[in-house]
Amino acid sequence: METMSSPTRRSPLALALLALLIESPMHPYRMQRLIKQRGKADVINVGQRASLYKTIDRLRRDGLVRVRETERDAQRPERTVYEVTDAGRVTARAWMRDILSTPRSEFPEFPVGIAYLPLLDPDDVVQQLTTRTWLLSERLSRLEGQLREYADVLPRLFVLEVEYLTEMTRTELRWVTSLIDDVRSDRVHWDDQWIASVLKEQGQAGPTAVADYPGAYQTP
Amino acid sequence: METMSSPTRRSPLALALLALLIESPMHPYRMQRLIKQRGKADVINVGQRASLYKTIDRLRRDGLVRVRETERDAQRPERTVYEVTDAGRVTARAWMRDILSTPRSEFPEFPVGIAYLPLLDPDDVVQQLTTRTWLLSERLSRLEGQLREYADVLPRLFVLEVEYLTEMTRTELRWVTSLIDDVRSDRVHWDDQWIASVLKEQGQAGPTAVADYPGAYQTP
DNA sequence: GGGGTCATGTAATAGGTTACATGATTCT
DNA sequence: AGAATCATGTAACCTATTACATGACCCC
Repeated sequence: METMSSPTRRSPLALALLALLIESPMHPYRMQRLIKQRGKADVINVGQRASLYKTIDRLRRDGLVRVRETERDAQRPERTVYEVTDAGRVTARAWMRDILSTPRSEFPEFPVGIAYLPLLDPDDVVQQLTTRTWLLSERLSRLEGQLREYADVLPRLFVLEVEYLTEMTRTELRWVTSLIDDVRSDRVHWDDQWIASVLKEQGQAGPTAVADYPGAYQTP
Repeated sequence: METMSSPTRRSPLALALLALLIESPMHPYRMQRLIKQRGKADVINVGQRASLYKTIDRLRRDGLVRVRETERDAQRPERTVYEVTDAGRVTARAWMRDILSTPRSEFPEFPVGIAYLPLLDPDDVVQQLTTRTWLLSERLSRLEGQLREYADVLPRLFVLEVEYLTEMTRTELRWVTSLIDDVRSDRVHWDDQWIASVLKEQGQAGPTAVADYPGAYQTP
């Protein structure tokens, strides 16, 4: 059994790499390709290879994987084949349990944008959100396409995360669409004057008073 | 106008801080409190203050905010009051436009967990996901509570991000529940033997062959 | 009057991203 | 033959997280 030093910090990529190595030993570049080929690149940050090497090195440092051999395949750059250790197997499964069981806040950007809408004029907001609906629709078609494409070839088990993304994207699209509608029709509205008036109410503030709340802004 | 050096990398926190300073000059600790008081802490990573100071310093370095004064309020530790610059206002609005208009992949952990389910036995998966449904339900109640609580006090505009989170959480809960059901009833299933057999099909692999796809794993 | 927590921040360390590098192979 | 892309990785820089500090006030 290897030195299992400090509990390795986990990340989507780290888990994916362990999972691949549990399947079979391989070299980093191959992991990258497999992730892409299998359509998991939507879900795993494997774009910049630097992270890939960084992450593997971390895993190695902490004894979750180890070098198996170093190949020199003719003209190709030298490449290092890794394999998972026992500690690695244990850790991967522990991570899985925690990830599946415990939702954590991961602070994506969009909700923050929503929280500070008044930084822009309503018209501007409508415009930007409309663009978003296009892009969301595109993504949705792509995901649905993937699902259809694989439906015949693969057990559903291997496409579950695409299903999940599809559902979530659909919900976001619906919500954004309805927000656009609300802003357009003035059911949600704001302007400089109104914001100024909200700001003036500062003074009689209790803990839940509008004053200490609203995130009121000067629209420049 | 200030030196607007390299385009500052943005983050939820950075945007929030700019937004607060646009509202009025203040010192870092106050920003933290305001974010919490206003219930935006679900959406903005303001837990460890180190990030807060780091982020402000970055903004200052890039000329988006500047020091206004340094107060020494009796016994309290010294504190620095910041204010936004013109460049900061412009940047905040540019960020907003981009955030609202362009969905990006941000690689949360859960989908990765879903992608590698076979690392655990089906029973185990059901157990973990069931725990998740409890926690999601709790979160949902909390969010709905927040919405009800503020409904009388605040314009809807100031609670939109809570609405959004509510919808997304609801969808996730629904999806997870249905997945649990599918695994329980064996509509989605796997075991060591089946996985081994999938692994053996390697060989006749085309680009879409099961072999080069499935993410097949050895369950230890 | 001792234990929390409010108030305010710094230092040290781990992690992630961007930019650079290089030879072979395949496409037009 | 030049352009793109595959294949493989390193170095430098930026960011984020964890741990440490410290004095006043407030509650029981």
